[in-house]
Amino acid sequence: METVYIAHVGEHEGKEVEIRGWLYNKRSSGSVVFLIVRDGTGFIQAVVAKGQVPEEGFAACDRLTQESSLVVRGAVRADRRAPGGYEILVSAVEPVSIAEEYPISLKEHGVDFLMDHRHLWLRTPRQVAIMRVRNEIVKAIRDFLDDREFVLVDAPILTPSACEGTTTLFETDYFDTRAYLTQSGQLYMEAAAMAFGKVYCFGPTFRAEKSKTRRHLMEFWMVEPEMAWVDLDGDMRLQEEMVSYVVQRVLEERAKDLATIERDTSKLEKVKPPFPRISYDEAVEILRRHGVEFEWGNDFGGGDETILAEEFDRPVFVHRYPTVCKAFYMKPDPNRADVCLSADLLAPEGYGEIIGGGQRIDDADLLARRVEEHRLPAEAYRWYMDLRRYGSCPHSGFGLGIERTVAWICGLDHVRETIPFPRLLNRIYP
RNA sequence: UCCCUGGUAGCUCAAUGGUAGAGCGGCCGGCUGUUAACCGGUAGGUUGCAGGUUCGAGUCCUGCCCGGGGAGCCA
Repeated sequence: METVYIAHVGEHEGKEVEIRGWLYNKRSSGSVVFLIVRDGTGFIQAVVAKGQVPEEGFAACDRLTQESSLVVRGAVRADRRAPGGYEILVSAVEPVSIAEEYPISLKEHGVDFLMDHRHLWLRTPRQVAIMRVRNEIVKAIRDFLDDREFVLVDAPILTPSACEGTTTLFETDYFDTRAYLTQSGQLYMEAAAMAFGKVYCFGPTFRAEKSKTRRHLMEFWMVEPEMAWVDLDGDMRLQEEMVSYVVQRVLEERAKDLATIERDTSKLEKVKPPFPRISYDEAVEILRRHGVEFEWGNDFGGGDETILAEEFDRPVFVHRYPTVCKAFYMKPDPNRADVCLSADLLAPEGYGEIIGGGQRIDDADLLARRVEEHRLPAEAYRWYMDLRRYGSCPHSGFGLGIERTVAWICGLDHVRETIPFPRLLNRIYP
């Protein structure tokens, strides 16, 4: 008899199979017991009829509690009444481990309770679907970049200095000196781009900001491509192609999971290049037209981003931000020194900024001035300055936040459900 | 850090200042096609903590603790 995953039972119609999994739910009509079994790939109803299984197997069903692990064997049968299209006519039931009273019921629960039980919450159909979509997004990003001859270069997680500022870093002791958990791999990717041409890193990043919103995690994952000999326009072209590719691939490969989450996919289907591009100045005009009092030079807030995104049916680029509100390494627009060659990508439906990127300063003298202006420790950036001393060239890149992208594609109202074990303000358990 | 809001059974929630309750889950029993099954029975409480007002506080007041939503900052 073959042991199969529930996702593949349809390939064994009429045959006896073995399924190993956990009891999701149980219903009974006296001498017929319905076991709803899950195995991580899907759910299936196993029908246990008295007289058709050994007496001890039927009696075992009585002892099976929610989330007990078990093995069932039986014939696969197509049934119109079954949600997955198939059910198992059980010939044998073997409890493996009887679960204690399970805290998570099939009814509703509050956020606090679920977060405290994240290790168990992860088993529920909705969470499984979200994590499978996340997995597909990660795979799609990597396939997209690998197919275009980008080289994956891992950036360090322990770093000697801040990438963009010192207020938001987690600090740790590094023998007798200080080290910080990385907030971005970008500076290292600039070094790698000079070695390989086109590179990206993919890993966790950390921000110690005391942010408590639906868009923030203390620990989140970013993919950060960096390209030598590419300007801001080329940077944006790559971004819109990548984001479109990822969305279309999730629509193709994970339609079932999106249905489980009850995502309205009609809005995702429109996500195809080209994406609209507006300048910061145009964005400010749009905001003012909507009655927002906005001062030139400020960065946009969450509400502002939503207003801007609602003007379009797909993600929108906002480019050429004021130099004052962006990081020290952003290259000034040669035609206008007060704005820089940066671009953020705002997701539709109020999900906000999912990408921040731009063209980097390639001139050694200007970069040195900026390090000084931002009062950064020159010593710590000496290696970074070297990149402009030894064959500098125009280069650009961007960082895409995985969790915000997952939240947008899944249509979730909080990023805490987009990562297996979220680290939130004042919450590091489990 | 600031603003708003909440904390009652394992969970989700009721309870006009006047006897702390329901559904789900648990346990016991019933039912041969159930779809968060259903039906009957049953156990389960320091109402977040500490004070105060009152004849009487889950309810009103003060302080603290913890959660949720939002702002700033950001991806």
